[in-house]
Amino acid sequence: MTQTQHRLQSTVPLSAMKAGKVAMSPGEDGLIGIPFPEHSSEILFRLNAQRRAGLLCDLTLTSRGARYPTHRSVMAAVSLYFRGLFGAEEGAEAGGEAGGGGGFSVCQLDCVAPDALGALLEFAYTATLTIRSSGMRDVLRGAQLLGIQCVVDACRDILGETAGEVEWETGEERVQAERERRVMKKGSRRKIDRRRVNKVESSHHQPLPHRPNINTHQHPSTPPPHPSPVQDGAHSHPSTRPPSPEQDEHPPTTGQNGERKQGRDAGRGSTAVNGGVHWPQERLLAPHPPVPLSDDRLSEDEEEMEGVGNGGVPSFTSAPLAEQEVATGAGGGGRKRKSQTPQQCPVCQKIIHGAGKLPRHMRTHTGEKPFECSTCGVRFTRNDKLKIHMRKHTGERPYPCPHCPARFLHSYDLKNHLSLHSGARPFECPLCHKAFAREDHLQRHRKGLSCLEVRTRARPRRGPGADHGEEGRRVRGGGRGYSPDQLNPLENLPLQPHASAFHPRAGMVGLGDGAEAGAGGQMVFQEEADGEQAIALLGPHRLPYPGLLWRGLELGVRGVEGEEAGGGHSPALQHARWDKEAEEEAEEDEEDE
DNA sequence: CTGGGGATGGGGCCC
DNA sequence: CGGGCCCCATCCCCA
Repeated sequence: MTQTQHRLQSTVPLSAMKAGKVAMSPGEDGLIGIPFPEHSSEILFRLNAQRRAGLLCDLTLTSRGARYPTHRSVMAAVSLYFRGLFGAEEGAEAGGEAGGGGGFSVCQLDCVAPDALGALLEFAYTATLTIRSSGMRDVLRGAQLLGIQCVVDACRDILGETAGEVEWETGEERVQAERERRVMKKGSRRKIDRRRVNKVESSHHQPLPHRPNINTHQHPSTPPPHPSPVQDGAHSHPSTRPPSPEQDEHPPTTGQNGERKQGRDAGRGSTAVNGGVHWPQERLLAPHPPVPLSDDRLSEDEEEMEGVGNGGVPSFTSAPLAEQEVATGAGGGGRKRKSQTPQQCPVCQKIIHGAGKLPRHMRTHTGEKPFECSTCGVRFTRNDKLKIHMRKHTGERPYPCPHCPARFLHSYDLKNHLSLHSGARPFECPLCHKAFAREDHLQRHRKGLSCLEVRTRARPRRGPGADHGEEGRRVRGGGRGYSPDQLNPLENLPLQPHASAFHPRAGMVGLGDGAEAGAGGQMVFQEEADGEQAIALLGPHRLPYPGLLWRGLELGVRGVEGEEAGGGHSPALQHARWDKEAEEEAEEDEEDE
């Protein structure tokens, strides 16, 4: 979706973007939401940077000597405890001097182990909870005290505890080890994920698109002689009062991973650096960055980890989606396999089909390129791409043209090449009727300016239901494409050139997709004069921009909803796809109207 | 502007 | 169930 968004951004005027709306249609109907998936993460990232630099910190948390400067607003956003403490929640009263007021304050939280507190803080700012197995309990406890439900849930899941069976008596190394082992089981993970999926889907929080420094670096803990005495709300808050500040001080936790969505649902669905809660296993034992972007050599295992942890994603969404489809028998008859593994990307929300494909997809967000060419050093995100790349070095060109000596690296290159031999140009511009051998060239043609000139030559169109090349016709065809049945020129064109001009249906009625002019086919391109008039009415919209915009929006919609697997690939299917898009747009427009 | 090659990302099938 | 492999769609770049 990032791609889609980029496209969208690039096609939508900045002013419109800023205004939060795009001139899709004349009135306010054109309001659309333009997502900025990375916004939330960027904000969080910067807040974290400020925290690390001690900038704008108006709250310092202390725990047994360790000090953690932070921001009230962030803490209030992530913790029920602080929310109530600072009076940031309705009905809640500001507690003590730490209250919503203003000023810098210190909150002593000796009841939360320093490392756990650090991990929770890290979580608050990075949406990633990184902890050692041995520190799980401390974190769980801290999360409970501070009212960070998503972390509580996650820790419980990992520890295999239910809400009621939290054991505060630690020391049961054996038991814990056993639990930790259990945690490693897929089942356990899946269980967690399953719950999260729904959250993810329900809450449209944008997970972190990039990896915000999830290092496990220890927080600046400068042990002051005496922890800032602060009789703040921390201790006055009844509900979150610590059971016993005596928690053993495991050196365990080092925070990190988890993603955050708001409140309760927050962390859950989000989990991830890119979305997922990191449930590292062995990795937890090592206090180094869990999934550094720079970690080039990603072993398969690591990759797996990434998928599960970093993305945690995989399981998150996969379960639910899969269950849905499987349960309902939906998912389409012959594609059981496919229905088993749809997973939602925590970053772009896109549904990724195919077993084990999410980790691969996640690398498109992280930029990781684990596969390096041993010959030239070029790196790739996928090993199959590396494999193809290697053909360059080996000289292998496995796809020979049967008609000429040409050989190709890619099967699709051969395919394209073959069309040259055959002379086939199955992709025809619905507007100017120029034919192309390649679909992408037609698309480029359609999107570009190359087809700008209005074809003054009246062309009989084919059958009525067929309508392709929406924007082409819409834009330049302008009025020519209007059909009296579909649009009332008097009402739509003059008064709302926008809507009519770019209405997906506008100008498409009666346009065929290759079908010959059939009975009932309408002459869309009317008289020159009429055409001119219509175009004049369209005014500025004759420019290519609207067409681009529409395309961008279309892409955007598709991107959001997820690409339809196996969309039409043949020219016919492509046309059908355009038709479908146009119809959908038309429906939407109708609804708006 | 078009043709062509290459790169990238997603989905399906098979192991 | 995940990974490998393949195919496809799309985009970018260059001539």
